[in-house]
Amino acid sequence: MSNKLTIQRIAELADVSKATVSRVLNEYPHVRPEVREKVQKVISETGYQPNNIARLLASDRSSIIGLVISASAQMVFNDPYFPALTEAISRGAADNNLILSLFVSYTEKQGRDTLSGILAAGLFDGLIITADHRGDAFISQLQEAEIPFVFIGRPSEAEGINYVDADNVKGGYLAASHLIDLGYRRIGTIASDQNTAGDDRLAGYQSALNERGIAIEKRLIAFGDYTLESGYAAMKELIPRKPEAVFVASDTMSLGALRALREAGLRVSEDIALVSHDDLPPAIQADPPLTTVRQPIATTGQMAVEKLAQIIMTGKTYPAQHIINPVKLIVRESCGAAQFN
Amino acid sequence: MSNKLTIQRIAELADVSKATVSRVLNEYPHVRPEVREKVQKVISETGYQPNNIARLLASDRSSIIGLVISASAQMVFNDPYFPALTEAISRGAADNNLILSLFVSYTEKQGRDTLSGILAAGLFDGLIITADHRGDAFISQLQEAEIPFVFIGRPSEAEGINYVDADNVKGGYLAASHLIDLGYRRIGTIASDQNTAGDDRLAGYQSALNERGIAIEKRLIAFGDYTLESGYAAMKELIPRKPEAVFVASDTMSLGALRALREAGLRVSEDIALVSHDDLPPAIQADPPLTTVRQPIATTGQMAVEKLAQIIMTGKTYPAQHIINPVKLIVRESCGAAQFN
DNA sequence: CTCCGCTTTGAAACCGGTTTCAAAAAGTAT
DNA sequence: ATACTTTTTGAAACCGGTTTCAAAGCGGAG
Repeated sequence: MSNKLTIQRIAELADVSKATVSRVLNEYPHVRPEVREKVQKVISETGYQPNNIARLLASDRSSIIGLVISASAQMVFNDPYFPALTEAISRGAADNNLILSLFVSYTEKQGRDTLSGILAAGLFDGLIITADHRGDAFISQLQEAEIPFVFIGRPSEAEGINYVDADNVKGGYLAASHLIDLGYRRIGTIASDQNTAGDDRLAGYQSALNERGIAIEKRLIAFGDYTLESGYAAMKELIPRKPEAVFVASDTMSLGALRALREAGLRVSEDIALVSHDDLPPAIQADPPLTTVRQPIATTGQMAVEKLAQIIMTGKTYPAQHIINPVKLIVRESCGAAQFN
Repeated sequence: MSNKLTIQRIAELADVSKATVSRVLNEYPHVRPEVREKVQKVISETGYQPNNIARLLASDRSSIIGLVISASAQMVFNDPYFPALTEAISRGAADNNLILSLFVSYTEKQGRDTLSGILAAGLFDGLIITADHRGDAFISQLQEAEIPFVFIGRPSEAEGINYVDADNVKGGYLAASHLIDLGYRRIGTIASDQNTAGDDRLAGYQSALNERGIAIEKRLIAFGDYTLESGYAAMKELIPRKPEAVFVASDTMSLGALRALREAGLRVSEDIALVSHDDLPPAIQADPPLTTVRQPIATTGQMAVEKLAQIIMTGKTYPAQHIINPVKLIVRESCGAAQFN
């Protein structure tokens, strides 16, 4: 039954012109109700489905969007963040009747090539780009190509760019404030300078300490790259400096940090408190379960798709919108809150 | 710079016909070398890129393939297997100059709808389908649509179907044999009946026991669904039955199993041995690091794309090929091998 | 009954390529 | 030089839709 039903054939069967069938298909006005019905009947009886390719050649719209993930292989593999995000975007695309294409690149050069290919293909109605510091390099290329795009995560040059992000500053602030509230004063952090999310979380941490009159000790700030291993290394660096508590900027790094603490014979919660960030599955699966800042990844993905869809439909990129999703502290056991009960 | 360049324009600039430009673009024969060069010069000077949409309308080929993941949300979210696979396929697609589109569905109905949409769109040159028992329902639909497709994982009805899989029987066999070699006799397993991979791993486990004359005790076989929670529950069920060793059919379930053992106060390796399956990041990150059967996910993904590309190119679906990738036992600490040194 | 304006409709152009086919050019054998 | 192949080339058809535009149909006003 892979029969060649074309709009022409439908037109003949319904005894109207191609143009009229097209009008019915696209729910355009100026078709008499009875004619519309007649055509629709033929369509449903034959099970006709218009050929998308032809449709988009003629209409210059593909309903395909691309998701460009550019991050180190380490991150994409090991951090559940990207899978969760991808999944959310995939769902959002389906909800908006868009087809999602996926591009993963590991190096800046690879990313550039990928992007060139994408743009050259001229196949996509729009793009969603995940922002790390490398992603920024794409912006001018994207703007030149005049293709609608939305960033996930704030790019370092955010002027005039549409993006969706979590409230990372607030995240760092909530985490640190919580630790201060619990009575800790020597509070370290494992931050990251891989992207603006890391910068922001660190800034939030610092502002919380400032607000409460706690001096910021550079020696209590270590950096990782969102991998478990880097969390492990960073915590090893921190342990000799004897922090009472640590804010770790991602759950995956927390897993590494936990291991370092375990090896050092330190009991999490009793000997040292830990607050994490993200609230991905590992947070609850960890031992002890992590007190962590929940980041609404699903919402972020959905909103990115919706914003993109909106830009595509309206053609309006400006004014650029910055959508910041709220975060929330989830108290579990790693912060030692329990022992104060 | 938002290109107004068409093949027509290039033809004019090079002073030849559209047809000749098309021949040059597609590296077809029957163009004099000098003419070819002249056209190529114009192309590179202008930076012309052919419009893919038009190209594919005319040639009936899109270079887009779809990846259909149908699994419970639990699995897609929490098991690194799918991210790893997706990543590998994405890479394979890029290597083969194919664009990859991603579809995730959680229920059978959703999957059906998704697939109908995909097939109706008529946009895809081929599909890669991940097989769980639900995926099987798609097969007839796919065959009717006459679209090239390759399964990842053996579908229950594999007759005439192209698929790529890991040698799961061998995986179960290696794991159980290793435990037997170490001297254990009361060997349980946490299996899964979610897909044929689970069936096969269980079969391998059973054949190893049979081969060594060890009776199979039904009470030592528990089932999970590849989630951490199900691994936890299954191990809780097994503990009272006092197995000396357990083969857990996935790393994610092993994580749950480890937790159950920890809560029961049992030391892994000393009090009870554990061999896992997959060798995903959690295996090495677990405490203790897991002895596990390595499954070549990257290779599997790549081969699936290659097989699909080949079917698309040649148009030959038959004879159906069953590609079984080898697995390998990775000995770490959870199996207690260390204590025998 | 005629005129005017609005809605409905179909023919044809168009999107930007590929492919077919016949003519032109080049090559080869006689 | 002629006849016959083979290669190279361009004009035109085609892929299957959308969109434009002018003509046809219709209702209400004069």
